[in-house]
Amino acid sequence: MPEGHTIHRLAREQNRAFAGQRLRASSPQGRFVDGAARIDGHVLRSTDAYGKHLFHRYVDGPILHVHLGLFGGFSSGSGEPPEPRGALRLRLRGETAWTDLRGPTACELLDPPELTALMARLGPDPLRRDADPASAYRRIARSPTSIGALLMDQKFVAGIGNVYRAEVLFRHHIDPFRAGRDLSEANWWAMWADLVALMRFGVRTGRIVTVRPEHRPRRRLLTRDESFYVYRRTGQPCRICATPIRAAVLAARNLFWCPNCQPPGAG
DNA sequence: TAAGTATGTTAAG
DNA sequence: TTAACCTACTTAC
Repeated sequence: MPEGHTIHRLAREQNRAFAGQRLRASSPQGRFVDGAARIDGHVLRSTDAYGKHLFHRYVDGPILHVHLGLFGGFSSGSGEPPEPRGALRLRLRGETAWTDLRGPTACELLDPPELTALMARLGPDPLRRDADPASAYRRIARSPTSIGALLMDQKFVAGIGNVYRAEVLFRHHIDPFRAGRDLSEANWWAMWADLVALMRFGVRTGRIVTVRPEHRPRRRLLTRDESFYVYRRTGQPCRICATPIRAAVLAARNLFWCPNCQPPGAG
């Protein structure tokens, strides 16, 4: 269930659990045997995240790059790990903790030039302090492509996925089909600041919640539906105006929006 | 039990 | 534009 907040949260957890420790690495599934062997016995210096990409930097060792894709995920614990079962791509064991990686799109070793090249094709990440949102706006302001597609393009902004795309556009009353070049600079800066806040909340809690307190139950534990304004709410009434939420495919993914709250037009 | 769906990306056509 | 990757959860029967 990975958008950028998930990856940043993992980087923090794994830093806490493993940094400074000599790790044992294995690939019970067999698809990453050579890579695991090159990690095995090395000390993990640090982990970090950029957009949806996770990196492990090993002392006098390689850089591990993981991208979870749509299906990938980590499970973890302490003490004795469970007997490996099924397609277990990578198992890491530290002094007390262990973590298992399954189903990633990418699990590979990079050298520093390859890491530089990968980062060079990512736009600013709202979860990183070194992000430069002005550079993203310069590119958006030149593009005839819809803002709903641009937000999904990691070259423009890194770390946003299908939930944050739909929800941030709703929160700012922006029609997803409006061209990037028709998005005002004020809209962009407001949306960026909102993404920073929403995604930081996601890192802190491990969940995406975009519905403001006045539009949701007071309960602390929300259902998925209660957490969102439009995502996966096709046909249900908009929380603001009761218009049925619409869905369409944009940038190869299901897009959700309220046609009344997000009308066509400049802004 | 099977079918459908998914918070993602790349490469082939 | 489409298929492929590949796991887990939800829904239908």
